[in-house]
Amino acid sequence: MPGQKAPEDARRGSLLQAAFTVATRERLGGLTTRAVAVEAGVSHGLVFFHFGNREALLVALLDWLLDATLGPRPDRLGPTASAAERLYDVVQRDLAALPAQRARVELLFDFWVMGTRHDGVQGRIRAALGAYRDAYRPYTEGVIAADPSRFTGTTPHGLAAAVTALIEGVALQVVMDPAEVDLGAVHAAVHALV
Amino acid sequence: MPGQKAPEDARRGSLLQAAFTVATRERLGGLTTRAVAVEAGVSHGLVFFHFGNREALLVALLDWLLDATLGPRPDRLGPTASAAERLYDVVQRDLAALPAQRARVELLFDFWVMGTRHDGVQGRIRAALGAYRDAYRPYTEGVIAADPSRFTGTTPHGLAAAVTALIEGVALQVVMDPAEVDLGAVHAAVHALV
DNA sequence: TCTCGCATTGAGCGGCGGATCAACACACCA
DNA sequence: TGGTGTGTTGATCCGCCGCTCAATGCGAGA
Repeated sequence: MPGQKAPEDARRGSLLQAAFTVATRERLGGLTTRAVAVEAGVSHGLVFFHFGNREALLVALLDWLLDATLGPRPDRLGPTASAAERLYDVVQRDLAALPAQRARVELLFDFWVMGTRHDGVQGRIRAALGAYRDAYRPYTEGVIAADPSRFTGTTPHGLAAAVTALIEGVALQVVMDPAEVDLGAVHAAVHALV
Repeated sequence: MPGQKAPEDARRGSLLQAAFTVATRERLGGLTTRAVAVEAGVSHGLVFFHFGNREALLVALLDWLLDATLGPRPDRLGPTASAAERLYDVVQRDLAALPAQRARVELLFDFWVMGTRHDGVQGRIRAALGAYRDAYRPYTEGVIAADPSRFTGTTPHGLAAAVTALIEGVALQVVMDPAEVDLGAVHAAVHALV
């Protein structure tokens, strides 16, 4: 029975929520407009009314996901702590958060793969990763400034790239084989290196 | 005109080659039995004759890919070099090889994502990653043994996990945004850390 | 109360792609 | 020469899915 309105675009939100649920269960490949509609308890024509086409739905879901996953992280340690300790603390926190975020991270990798062939998705992911990397620069600058002789030839940007690469690599391993990843061991290794 | 035989299972090989070509062009999602058949210049029914179904074709392609990509790497530096230098040398070589292997790495990530929902693929990737990580253990053992006080609490396994995570993270960045990745900067950062 | 516009429905279209299968060609052997 | 087994073909079936659209219900303003 058609006709009953939902308040403004709460529908859009509920459809996105349904899309997220379906995507975590079936992957992006299984994210069909019909499945989303069923999950939301709604006719599948409505998806096209609100998003136009499947691709736009995916992009909207990606935006939603990036906002929810890569938000800013406050600095817990004050400037009194050493630069190395502050960097280690942020890395440690990001690594520790991975298991709880597994579903989201998994979906992000799915988008990542999709992004290698899709301009809109690629642009969004590149921007988000660039921002994530840049968020590490204050810390890497501090570390390099604290021991210039050791880090001759190393730029804050390069060190930040290495650090985020490490985190993303661990995220990959967590997604693939959570039981095999020993976060404590990685923490210890990172601590020894920094 | 049906009937002309190909020598033994060279057909299987040519189909796999065609599958690889299609997959690098269209991603795994675009790897259809019909596309593979067209690429190989063959009827699409033949794909099912040789592989049974699409899934088996994918698994065969993954095996082919893992063999070709993660082969053993010989030790270039003799035991005279320091442990740290030997580890750095291997890491540097793996990182430097990434841009040239981009197509393969891209496909591997595609399988990686697929593996999160597919038992056969997941098992194969886990095994390959475990082997890759273990190949680093001789080097990490050497590094830790050379400076035990610095690495208290750090296991060879944990350090190897961190090192391979770094490499895999850089691989992700290379696939996503090759222009933005400054391998030289990452090299410098790694060198300073080790 | 009428009407207009927005949200919603569900039938339906067209295409794609996995899978099956009967027919057929060729090599090989008796 | 005829038979047999292995490759190979292409028509065909079937289900899924993106997308369109006419029809319909409902709220709100005139």
